[in-house]
Amino acid sequence: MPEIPLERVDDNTLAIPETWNPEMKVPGIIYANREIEKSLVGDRSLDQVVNVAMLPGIVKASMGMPDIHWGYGFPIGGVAGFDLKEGIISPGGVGYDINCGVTLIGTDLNIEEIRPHIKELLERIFLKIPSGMSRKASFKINDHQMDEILSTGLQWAVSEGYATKDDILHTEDGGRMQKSDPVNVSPEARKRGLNQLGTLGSGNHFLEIQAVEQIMDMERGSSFNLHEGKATIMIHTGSRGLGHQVATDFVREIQTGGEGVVADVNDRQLSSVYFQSDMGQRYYEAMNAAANFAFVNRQIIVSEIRSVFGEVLHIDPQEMGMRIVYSLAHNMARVERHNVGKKSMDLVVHRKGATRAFPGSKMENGSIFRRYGHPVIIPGDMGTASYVLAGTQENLEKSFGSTCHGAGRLLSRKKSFESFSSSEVIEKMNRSGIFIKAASPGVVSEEAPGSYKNIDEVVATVAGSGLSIPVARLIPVGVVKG
DNA sequence: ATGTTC
Repeated sequence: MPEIPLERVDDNTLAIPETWNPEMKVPGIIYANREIEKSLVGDRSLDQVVNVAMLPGIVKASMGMPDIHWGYGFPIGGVAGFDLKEGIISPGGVGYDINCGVTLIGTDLNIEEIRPHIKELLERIFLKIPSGMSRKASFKINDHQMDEILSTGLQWAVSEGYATKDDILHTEDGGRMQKSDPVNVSPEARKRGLNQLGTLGSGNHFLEIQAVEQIMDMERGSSFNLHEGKATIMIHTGSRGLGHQVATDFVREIQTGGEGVVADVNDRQLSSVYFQSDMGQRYYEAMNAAANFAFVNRQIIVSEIRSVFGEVLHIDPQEMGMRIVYSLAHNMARVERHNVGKKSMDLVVHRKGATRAFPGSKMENGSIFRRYGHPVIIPGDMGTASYVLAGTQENLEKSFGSTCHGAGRLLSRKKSFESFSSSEVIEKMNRSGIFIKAASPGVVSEEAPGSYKNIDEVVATVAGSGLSIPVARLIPVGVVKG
């Protein structure tokens, strides 16, 4: 099998020509500078970019962001838009962790005020916010509450006192996907979610206390309420067992076949279903319901963080200036209108391990982000840095207003586990002034900074290609890992 | 990512 050709288009862009395979309906475009390109040669995620380019209704290109790596069916770090009328929706194009995403909380606290309390903060957070596989929440919701959460997302959180109106304004889609229907979420999926609200999960999920190390764009930085030397808190988690079960249910149903199912795809894991079919709509409504659950999950953690910081630092939470900078999803399929060539089209845009990064022009009237677009939160590895970016006009034309979602794995979990000793990783982090509280030594090895691509190169690529504008670099000070 | 192999 000959190697997939990667043609360099410019310093930050590679292309897999449509002519490479007669079944490709569009080319593959991968955003990568020469440094990132080294991690791509021979990588299986390139085959996945090609496979996605063959799916019905795909327009423009099958795209990969610089943090691309192999995933279930679609690559992680992938973006693909399908014609609303003639195209598909695919659980593999969203990911098993529906609405996996990030919330960044800004504060008025100087990082130096926090440092003396960092260990106590991590201990308290670890106690109050369950983390790790199968850890249960301290409270359990009932079936009626579950219906409300799945239908209304953060609206439920506001009515219960877990969120403010300001939180909703700073959350993507207002923390509520409208086209959601709990009826399409299986009893099994609901059951798994009943005691998981306010839990972090495991793997790459984390909670970090960070310092704003550098502001690269002063205007955008201050409009996002980010200032050098201040503390931020970043939360990375998703829809937990509930979303996982929704994905499992629909992957299974689609693979069983039936009306609307796309047959003859190159990879069984690419199983997809026409968006307009009954099954396609049921998945869409269940996915949105799981997304609402994830918005609430992250919000409950925000609410816990407010109280933990107040208790440990003995400061009234009101006086810490704790406000959500932005909360967003990086595993979602959404209906959006975009230009494709000279046409304006309604698309089902799949972003799997990719972040929506709309510029001000794409924010609806009345949005508080009309000037610069919304903050784009990019978590890096736990020993290096995370970023806040902003969208551009150019990315609307290039990538449906999308950018990367993180550093992207370089080594598999297994390989990392075998390569890094947890005690060495922890020592090295401590020497750089980063404290860590982890549910297990295993997760420390698997998440070792050396397992990831260089976040600075990933961001340099999305900046250089015009997909986003770097606004702030955040460095970790305290890390909680599930 | 995940009651980490239905």
